[in-house]
Order: sequence, then structure tokens, then C-alpha cells
Amino acid sequence: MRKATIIDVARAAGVSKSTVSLVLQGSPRIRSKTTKKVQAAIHRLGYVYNRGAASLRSARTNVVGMVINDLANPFFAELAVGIESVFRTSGLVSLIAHTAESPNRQADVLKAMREQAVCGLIICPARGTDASALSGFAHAGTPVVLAMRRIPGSRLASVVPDNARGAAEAVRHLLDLGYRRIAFVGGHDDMSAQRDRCRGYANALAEAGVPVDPALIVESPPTRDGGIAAIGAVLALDDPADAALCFNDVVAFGAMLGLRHHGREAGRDFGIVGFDDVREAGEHVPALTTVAVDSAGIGARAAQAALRMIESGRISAEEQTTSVHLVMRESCGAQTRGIGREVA
Amino acid sequence: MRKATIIDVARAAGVSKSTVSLVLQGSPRIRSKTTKKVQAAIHRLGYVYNRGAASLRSARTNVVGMVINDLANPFFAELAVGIESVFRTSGLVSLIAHTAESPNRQADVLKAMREQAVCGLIICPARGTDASALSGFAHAGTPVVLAMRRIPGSRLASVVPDNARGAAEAVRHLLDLGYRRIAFVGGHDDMSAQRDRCRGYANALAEAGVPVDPALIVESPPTRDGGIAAIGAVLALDDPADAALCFNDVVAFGAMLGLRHHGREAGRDFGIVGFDDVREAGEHVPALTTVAVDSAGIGARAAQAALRMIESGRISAEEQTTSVHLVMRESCGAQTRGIGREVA
DNA sequence: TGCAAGAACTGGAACGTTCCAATTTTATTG
DNA sequence: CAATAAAATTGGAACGTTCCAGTTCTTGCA
Repeated sequence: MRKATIIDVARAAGVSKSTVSLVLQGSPRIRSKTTKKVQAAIHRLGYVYNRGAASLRSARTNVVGMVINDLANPFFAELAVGIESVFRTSGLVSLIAHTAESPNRQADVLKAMREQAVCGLIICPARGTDASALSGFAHAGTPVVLAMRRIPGSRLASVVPDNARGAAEAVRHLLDLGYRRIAFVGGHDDMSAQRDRCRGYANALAEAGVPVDPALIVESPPTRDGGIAAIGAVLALDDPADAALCFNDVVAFGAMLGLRHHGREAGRDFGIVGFDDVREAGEHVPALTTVAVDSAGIGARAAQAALRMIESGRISAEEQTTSVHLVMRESCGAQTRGIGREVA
Repeated sequence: MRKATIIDVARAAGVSKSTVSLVLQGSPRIRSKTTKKVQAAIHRLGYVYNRGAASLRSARTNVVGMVINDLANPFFAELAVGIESVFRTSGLVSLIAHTAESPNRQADVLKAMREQAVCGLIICPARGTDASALSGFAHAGTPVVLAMRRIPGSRLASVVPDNARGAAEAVRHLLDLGYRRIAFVGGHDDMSAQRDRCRGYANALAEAGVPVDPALIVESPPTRDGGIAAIGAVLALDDPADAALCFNDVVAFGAMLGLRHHGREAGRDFGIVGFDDVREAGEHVPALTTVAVDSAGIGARAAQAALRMIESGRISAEEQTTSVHLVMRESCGAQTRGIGREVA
């Protein structure tokens, strides 16, 4: 039993295939009586629209791509969900792929997306991605929006949190609590988020007249293990750190674990601040003080930006920055130390 | 500048479009010299394969669908990643969608998948999904594999963990530690996983001669808040529980939180066992004793089953069960209570 | 009632690929 | 070297839709 096509529907409804096509697209030029006839036939035959055929003829695909560097990270999973829900309410289907931070896998995935002729792309680029990886889309006139991470030298739209300001706020909080040897741990210099956060960190220190010691800035993979390693490094210094701003919450969890291995405890004799405010942050023991980033909001904005470009047909390079705020919990010892410079 | 097609490539390489098509498919009937010529032309023109057009003509799409009830749950995210990596190495593209446990969204998503003419589908059905929701695929001869959850009355392939055995093992552990009022909390009766786990729980109790008290079986949404509510209920009984097997780890985290609200502490004066062994389980304070489920493995098996069906063209209803094992940590007080029946 | 204008509908052609049968080229063998 | 078999290549038809340029209906008004 062959699958029913638009032509079978037309025959069954006693109209032409063009009319069926028009009905399918919800054209206002069709009488409601006709529409009803056609819909009845569609239902009767169990007809299924063939988007592949449709997009072969018309330029638009109705498929958008979404490339996430790490779906297993709850932060990015939330972001993905936020993006997806915006697209779905606009009738677009999203193709989600995950690159595991690997530029090779990312290249494969992007190739697949191009072959599927996605009409828009949202991407959290894998570490070290350069502008040329996305040139195919630019070339084809497909809108691209970067989420969470920018790519230097690319003229692409982006939505990222205000990393510098968030980091600065976190550092000021640590300074207020009397910490002076404040480290910045985790992430890599080739990730735009790391650079931005690190810049905010350095600025806040400089503003307070505290010297920036390069030995206190330690790179590591943005993972739990990375956090363990990095905190070990700043504790082993001749003049060790007494607090750390972590690249993200996952690194912060690792750092707190690492502290414990050295007989220290976050919030008691060491200050830890994270970044992201994933759900687990509030439930950790001790609860993590962190810079809250609105993942779902970023996802939604990125999706809306893509949607605007798709609908208008003009691509833009608008850079959006979303606000962040510090959530104070236990990992800096704000309760025991009190808040205010007098403790210093 | 129009996009290059197979015909442009053919012209540039001085061969026919059929030859280019054959090269694209890696046919062995083409001389390597010709292949090289064609590939050079492809590269030179920046040609991009149009899968939509291809699948219009040939039956196979090379797109598989993946419907996940909750991508934001780390357990399912890992599952998705496991599935995706198997498909990707087989050259299939995966369309990932998320239903937020809503049958309506699920219906939308499934419709989109049918329109994209996916050649296979892996789904963790939303709660309360019945067999008819998937009949369209069966009807079209599209392979469907259920992951984590079965659908009663459907003749569909499935890959689920050995829920009953895992639950039984957990209950035996609690009995060994001397607990006797053991509750089963979380999940709903219309989720196959809940029913299977609950069955294992009841069997293990019966085997040990401990009566099964229906008041100790409390349903709740499989969320943290659900866990808080459910643990409250079993503590409020006239003859309250002294331990609980939780539907999953997320519920267990909630239960431990709820215990604390009542001045109790898991591992000290109450036994808690979870299910899944998500990454956070080992890092929680207290560390969660739980039944480990290999999410990535389940994903991989489901993907392989789908792949077999796609390649052979015959759909099967094979039900696979993957093994699970108990991971003992702190939340049952195994250390303080010692292990062995003498404590009872 | 007749006519014009607009609304509603229609029949090819086109999109970029694969499939099939047929043709050309190359290799093998007597 | 001719004859044959096998391998490599090819041209057109087909896939299911949308678009375009008509054509046929309706409707309103004189």
C-alpha cells in the first residue's frame, strides 16, 4: 500500500493538487467548504505531508539546527530546551546535535546540518572553533546565532551573558568578605567566556587596588576533574590562594571536592564562587555562591534572533548581552564572616 | 549565485550526473581516477549534498528521530548522547526532540518526525502514552524502539533496565541493614518503570517474610519536589517508615531534603536508596546508595536495535533488558550499622 | 439580465536527486 | 587480434511538492 500523496488527496476530494497544496499551507484564498472537503480526504487517506519534497521546491525548510557542545551538562541541556520551545511554537522543527567539545565532531555535525538545508542555526561552538568552520552557512545566506560563546573575528549574531560584570561582582563580594589572594580557576584561554570572565576578575581586583598575580590564574578543562586539579595548583603556591572564582559551577564543585582532599572546606576557611547557577548549586553542601546565568532566557533570545533573521531574510550580526546576578549562599562563608570590609 | 547541484559538478568534472551520484554514494563500480576527478570538482564548487532531494527519490532518509521526555534530566541527556553517538558513526543524522512529559507536545513532535520521514525512531514515551500514539509509524513500516519505558499492549521493540531485579536487590540491602518499615516512594503507576520497580520491591519483601503495607507505597511526580512530598507522607503514618526505596535518584535527593525538614538524616536514622546512579549521586552529602543503570549503554543498545531494523528492513518487537547493580554509599548507614542480619 | 472585477481554483514545469535500462569502455581469452 | 565478458558510465524518468500563469467560477451592480 503506497503512501498517499497530495495527488491522491486531490482525487479523493475532487479538487486539483494545487488546491490541496494551498489548503495545506492555510492559504486564505480557499473557500472553507473546499478546505473542509480536503481535510476530510486527508484524514480518510491517512495522508502525511512530505516536507522533503516541499522544501525541494520552495526555498524554506522549516528545519533549524542546534549544535550544543555538551548536552550532558545540565546548563546546556536547559539552554537547548529553551531554544527548542521557541522554535516549536513557531512551527519549526529543531535538529539537535551534540559535539562533545570536539571540533571534528562539530565539523561532521555542521556538514549534516548543511545537507539537511537547515534554514537557521544556533550553536554553542566547541572550544577552539574558528570563523571558517561556519563560513559555509554565511556563504549560503543561512542565519547563524552563537549562544554563550563568541567567535573572535566572525561577523555573527550572538547572545552571551554579561560575563565580565558577573565575574567582577563575584570578586567584589569576595573582597568584601576580606579575601585577598583570590584565584581564577578553570576554563581555557581559547574560550571566549573564560576570557571575558577573567577580564572581569582582573578589573575588579585592579579597581580595589589588589595586584593581579598571574600565578593565581589557572586554566583547566571546564569539568569537575579540572576543578580538582586547578584548586590543587593554587593551594600549592608559596603564597597560596584563600578564595577562588571558578569558571563555572561544575568546576566549582570539583574545587570544593579538591579543597576537602586538602583538609579545607569551602565557606569555612576558603571562599568559592561558581558561575551559571545550575540547579545543583543550591542543593550542594555547602550551598554554592554563584553568578546566576539565565540559560533558558539566553536560549529563547537566541532562538528569537534566529527567527527574526529567518523571517526577514536578512542576516544581522547583533550582539546581545544578558544580565547576570550574584546569588549568595554558603560557599564563601558570608554568614560566619559577616559582610563588610572590617573583617579584612 | 545559485547553489551548485550534482549537475554542475558533473559538468565541471566532465562526467554524467549519474556518475557523480554514484561517487557520492561511494559505489564500488566507479574507478578511483573518476572518483578523484569528481571529488575535486565537488570541492572546487563548494557543492553541498541535498538530502531532501535524495530522500524524495529513494526510500531511505538517513534521518532518525529521537523523542526524549525530559532532556533537562541528566539521566536522559546521557541516554540521548549515547544514542546519538551510535547513529552518527553509522552516518545517520538524529533529530532530537523533547516532550516535557506532555502527551500533546509529544503528538506534535511525532507528527513533525513523520513529516520529516524519519527512517527510525527511538522514544522514551511521555507518561500515559498509549500504543495508538505510535501507530502511524507502525503503519508506515518505520522501526520504533522504546527506551527506558515500555508501552503495555504495543508490539514494539524495547530496551529497559532490569527494574524489578534492581529494586529487589536494593530492598534486600535495606533488610540486611535491619530496616523493616521500608517504603517505596515516587513515580506513578502509569509509568512502566514504576510498576516494574515496585514489583521488585514487593517481591523482595515477600521473600523475606515482611508484609507489604500499601500505605508505604506512595506515588508522586518523579521530581525533587515529588520526593519531598512523598517522604513526608511516609513519615506521617501512624507506623512510619524507617527506610525508603525511591523511584529514581532525583526523587531520592528530594526525599533526603524532606527528611532533613523533619529533623532526620539519611544514613543516620533513615535508609534511602535511589535508582539510576546519576553523576551527582556519588557527590551528594550523604552520598547516595543507588541502583546503577547504564544510561549510555541503554541508549547504545536501543540505537543498535533500531539500526538493525532499518538495515534489514524487517521490524521486530524484541524486548531487551539490561543489567543493573547496587552501588553502596552512605545514605543507608551501611558503615555505621555494619552489614549483616545480626543488626536486625 | 449582462458584464466586469475579483475570488477561487487548476495544469504544467520545476526543484535535485536516485533508479533503471542501455551504452560505452576496458579487460580477458582463445 | 577478434570476440566476448565484465566493468564503468550514461541519459531519461520519477519522486511529491510549490510556483506561476492562466482559467473558471461568483458576486455585485448597472
